[in-house]
Amino acid sequence: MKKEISKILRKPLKKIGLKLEREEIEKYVEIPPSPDLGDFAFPCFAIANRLKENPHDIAIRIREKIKRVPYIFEEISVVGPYINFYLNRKIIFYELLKEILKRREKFGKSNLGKRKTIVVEFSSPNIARRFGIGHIRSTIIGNAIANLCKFQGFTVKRINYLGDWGTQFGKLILGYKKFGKPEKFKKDPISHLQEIYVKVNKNKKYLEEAKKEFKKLEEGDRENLVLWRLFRDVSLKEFEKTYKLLGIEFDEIASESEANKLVNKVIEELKEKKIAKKSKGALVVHLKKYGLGTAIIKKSDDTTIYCTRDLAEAIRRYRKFKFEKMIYEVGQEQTLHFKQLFKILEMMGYEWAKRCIHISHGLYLGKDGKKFSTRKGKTAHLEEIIEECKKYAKAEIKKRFPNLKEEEVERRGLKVALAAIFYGDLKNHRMRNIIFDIERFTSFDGNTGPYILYTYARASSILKNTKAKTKLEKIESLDENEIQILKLLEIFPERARKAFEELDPSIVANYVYELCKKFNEFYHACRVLGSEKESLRLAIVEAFRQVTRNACKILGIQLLDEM
RNA sequence: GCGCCUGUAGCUCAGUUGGAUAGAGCGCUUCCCUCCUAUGCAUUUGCAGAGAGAGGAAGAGGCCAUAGGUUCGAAUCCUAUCAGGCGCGCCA
Repeated sequence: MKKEISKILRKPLKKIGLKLEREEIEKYVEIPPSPDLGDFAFPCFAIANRLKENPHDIAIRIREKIKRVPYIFEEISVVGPYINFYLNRKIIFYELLKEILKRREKFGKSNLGKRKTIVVEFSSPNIARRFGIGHIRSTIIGNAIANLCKFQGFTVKRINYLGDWGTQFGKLILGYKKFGKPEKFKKDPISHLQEIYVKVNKNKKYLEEAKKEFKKLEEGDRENLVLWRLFRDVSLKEFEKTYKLLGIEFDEIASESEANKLVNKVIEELKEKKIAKKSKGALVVHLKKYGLGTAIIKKSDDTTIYCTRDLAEAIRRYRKFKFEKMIYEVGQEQTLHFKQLFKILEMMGYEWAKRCIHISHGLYLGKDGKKFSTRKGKTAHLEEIIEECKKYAKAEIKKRFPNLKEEEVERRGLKVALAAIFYGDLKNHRMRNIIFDIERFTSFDGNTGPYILYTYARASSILKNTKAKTKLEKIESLDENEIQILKLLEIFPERARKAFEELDPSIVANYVYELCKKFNEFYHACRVLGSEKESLRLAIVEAFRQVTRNACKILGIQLLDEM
């Protein structure tokens, strides 16, 4: 629509002595704060500056120069310094509904990224640990970001980069040798490993020993390798279950251990290009002149470190995917690490280093506003969180459907719980710290996941209660509530695009909420079935469901036809 | 100490990239509704509908952390200060 406006304005602007590109005109176009000021507005402040003239007079002069008002607009008028555009809604919205119902799940998509690849690394848990609260955010946000890219037509490669190498495995191996109990391990391997890990961390004197175990592992010690592989295998099995539960898939499972096989070449290259230097027994890259401190490539005991592995892995990925962009969705505590990583790649002469982006996020905080503690071994784990959300959700469902079969309560409860968690996270801008309040997340009213599911189910139940097929006819009249929801439906593609540009899923999340709110107002005010305007309203309900589905698919939220 | 991120209603968060009167939700007060659920009558479509649940509307609630600046115009940009989070050489 903004395109149409720029088309209309271009000539009149030229006539009053200002040549502007269409894109620039579009940039100025905005949506007025109140509907009686029109659907779109062009403010004349900016150009008033250039023309050195009063913005109101300019607005009037431009309006006079617009000879023919195209049929999609009902009126174009001047209010103060603004030129306000009023849409011919009957025509516009008829076309809109037609488009949504025709394009279905494609509505809102673009082909911006045709034949271009974006690599998204996210989730990246550490093996031998339970899926902790820290990795949930990366998983949820990363998944949504990958979906945003896909929605714009990019080929997306989702990579889960496992933390399965490094000193911590020296700790685990040491701990297992010291305190490991095979029976306990067999019963619940991950919990046992977790227990061991905590024990080793408690005592500082174990650190040196653990480093030795890691060195042995890296040198190929049989016993240590066997243990490591065992830990890795049990972890992977656990993770698979988790991702299945969450409904999240990857194109590639990469890992630090695999990357580690490629590090020697990278180290050689760094030495050859005189980027890495010896310092205090370690091999480092000095980055102080860029304000990035020092990056360690190899420790003084000659073992590798994550920075080296990440360098090797990045190079491997570029060779394989020739990506347009690579996005790392990793917590903000690693910001410096990624800055170093990209800088070193740049110093090595890889021009694509500029196309690597680190997207970070804040932390989950407890209800008291303090960080969830991980050191004490009291981390909140994903399964526990899901279980607890499910408890709330199931109680709500049972209250409403006392006769529902237990397994159906279970199925719906899980979906509601997941929606609560996903939405509770994604509605916030990713950089914010989030207070993880399960009660708030699972509430059926307010800005929550369950509210979205509920509204969708409500819309679905209207369609369920009728045999009438939605068939669209020319629009005779429009009520305020209909206009409001249609206006929102119209801007979905725009919002999706913006969310992609800013790599910010919260834009989509808040959009869905707004849409659901408008739908509930519509539902309340406009009877659908049996009304004179049944066909139009059914089409609106159908279009609402479609757009909600499209948006929720981006967010990774699964909907329910019945709550 | 230095660097990055954040600061908007009591609480949780939006704010169209510098524009018209700063918006939602929770909680509080006052109303309204039924094409979701439960119920009764009839029993293929229907009719009624208490309490409850869910939904909607209105009201109250603000020195946009503080102080300066930039300009026609600032929650938005710049500077300083304050508060919180994260990081700053052998963890990832």
